[in-house]
Amino acid sequence: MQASSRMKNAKGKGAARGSRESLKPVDDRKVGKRKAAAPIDKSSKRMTKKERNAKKDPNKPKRPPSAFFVFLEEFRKTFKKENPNVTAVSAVGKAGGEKWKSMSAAEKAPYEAKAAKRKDEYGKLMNDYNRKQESANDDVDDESDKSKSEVDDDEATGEEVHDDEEEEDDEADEEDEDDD
DNA sequence: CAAATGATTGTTACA
DNA sequence: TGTAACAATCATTTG
Repeated sequence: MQASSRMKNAKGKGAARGSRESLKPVDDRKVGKRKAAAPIDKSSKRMTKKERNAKKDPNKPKRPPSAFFVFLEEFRKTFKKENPNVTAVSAVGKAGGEKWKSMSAAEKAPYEAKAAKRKDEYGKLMNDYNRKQESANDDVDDESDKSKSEVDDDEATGEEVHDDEEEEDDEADEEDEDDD
């Protein structure tokens, strides 16, 4: 029964997603195995994480967590706290997903707000990351006018200290329609 | 010993 | 437009 955990999940899940697949055909791709299901070409960088490992990009910013992930982070603690016996990532994932759908838009609002913020920072990181890539190009053939492309190193370079954003409970500008 | 997997949904980037 | 892949987490698993 060594393969009990993995194998059963792989199969069982396939059918579980059925509900969503109705809404969107995309869901048909079974999240369980989203790895190189149909590698168009090796040229495509989008491979599995390990494959990506070959190309270590320490500067490459990771994708910002979606609202669901933000909620999950908190949910994980709670879930584990009430279920100290359960520590499987899949357990929290399922439970979190279920609850997530159970939540109202208003409740997801704060999470989405945070996710939006993450996205904003992600954009900045990308700006910085792009610049690095340019620098990484040491064997440049012609960088003469290219240097002009460099933006003024104001604050976008890195340390941008804008701690004035104090949105915590202030995001309650959402129209409160009585949920049930 | 170390890397990978599994599961959730959302988001992102490319063809 | 659509699809494929990845984002965190961490016990369990495989090599």
